[in-house]
Amino acid sequence: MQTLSEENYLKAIYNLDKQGLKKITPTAISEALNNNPASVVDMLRKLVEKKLLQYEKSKGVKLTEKGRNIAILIVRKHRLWEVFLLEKLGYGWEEVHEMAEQLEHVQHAELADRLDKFLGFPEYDPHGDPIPKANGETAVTYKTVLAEIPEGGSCRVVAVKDTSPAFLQYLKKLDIGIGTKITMIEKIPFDSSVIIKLGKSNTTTVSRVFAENLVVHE
Amino acid sequence: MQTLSEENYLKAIYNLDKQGLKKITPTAISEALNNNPASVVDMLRKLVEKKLLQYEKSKGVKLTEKGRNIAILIVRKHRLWEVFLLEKLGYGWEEVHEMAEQLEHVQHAELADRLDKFLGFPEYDPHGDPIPKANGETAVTYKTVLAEIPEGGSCRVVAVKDTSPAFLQYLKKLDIGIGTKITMIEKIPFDSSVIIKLGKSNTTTVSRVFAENLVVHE
DNA sequence: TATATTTATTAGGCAAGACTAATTTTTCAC
DNA sequence: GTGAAAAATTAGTCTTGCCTAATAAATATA
Repeated sequence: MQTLSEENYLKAIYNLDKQGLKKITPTAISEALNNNPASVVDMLRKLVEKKLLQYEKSKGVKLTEKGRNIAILIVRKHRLWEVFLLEKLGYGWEEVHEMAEQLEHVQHAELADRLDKFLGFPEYDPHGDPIPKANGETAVTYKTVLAEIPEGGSCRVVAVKDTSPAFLQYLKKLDIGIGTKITMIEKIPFDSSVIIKLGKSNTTTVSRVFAENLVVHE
Repeated sequence: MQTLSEENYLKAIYNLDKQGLKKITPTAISEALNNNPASVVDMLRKLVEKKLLQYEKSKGVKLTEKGRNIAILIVRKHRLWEVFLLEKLGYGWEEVHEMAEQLEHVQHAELADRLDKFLGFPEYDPHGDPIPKANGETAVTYKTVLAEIPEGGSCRVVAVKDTSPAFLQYLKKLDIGIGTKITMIEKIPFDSSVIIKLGKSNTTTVSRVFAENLVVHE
């Protein structure tokens, strides 16, 4: 069992690793957690003792199998709760993150799996980040944006980049939500506007700015 | 804002008060929280400073308006989360409590109200305890048991007392769940068995033990 | 290579929240 | 009303997780 603080360290280290940082240093961790490097050194010692990570000054920090599994579970819970808050409780994109930071620490053996099932096994969270599966596998991060879909290609909305009310309202008006299928009909060279088809309904034209703020997949 | 520990004290004090304890003492609180009276005295000092409660040795502990509101919100969240875990995630009666102990501390202004709405404004939690409303009103605790319903009377299942798999399985077999309407047809004097009607379907006979373990309302 | 700068680590402290071991107050029984 | 028991309080510690300041080590730069 880990404390809340330990869990936050493991998650931060996991995320730094996922971000492709080749060497994870105390300073990098302290920046991620917004605390003091001296505190990080303390905690690293503790986590090494608990066999949740390894630390060599030359190689930086590496999570052990055990440490990584815990981190993955936290990330899994975080993203599942985000989906829950957005889809079931109707929260907005920006509000879900801080609540998920709290919910991710709720402990119970089956919690993640039951939540996953209840939500219909979603693949991405509302920010377009992939939700790790029960076995720990994490899908490739698709951060493809509508603007990148070739003419004739189709995709599904997985998230938005811009979360301003203006954009979200516009999406609502166009009846675009998470999961909406979009087919790229034509790209206008002049201003990079794109003509798209939503599901089986009519085609619409949206601007380049719009097309770059819609995260899609497939 | 309160710490997790402060919230647990407020909740414990609120519950002791609801249980009808006329004078709430440090010892009573320490028993409820399973900790040391000395720790309680420390914390009471802190909570008095924060104006969340008053403490006079002669009168015991009293929550202030502010303290009570916080306590009620925690209880509200606790019971709503219990309903969520049971109804949406399919957890069993006994499993939900400890998870709700964690979930009740998740903070966000609208959380309780959104959850309440999502769950359809339930009145009772799976243990038959009333869920405080958004305005802080708490329904009367109905702990009426099926056996107490007079002949001809009808009621709805709000909870079970016995949570053994055997009982729960039997309930399933009879197709009785939370919300099931039951009409009392007849009480057999010989062994206190009761003949009941479930919704609009046939009548069934259940034992006295059964009838004393089903918490109902109305 | 020697120096300057950045990074890591150690040492010493602090606040929260708990504990144990006195000590003081209250309460109860006689 | 007095002594015994129970309850409340105080004093002093401990652990966790953080902090600052000082020192040591590594890296970068002239």
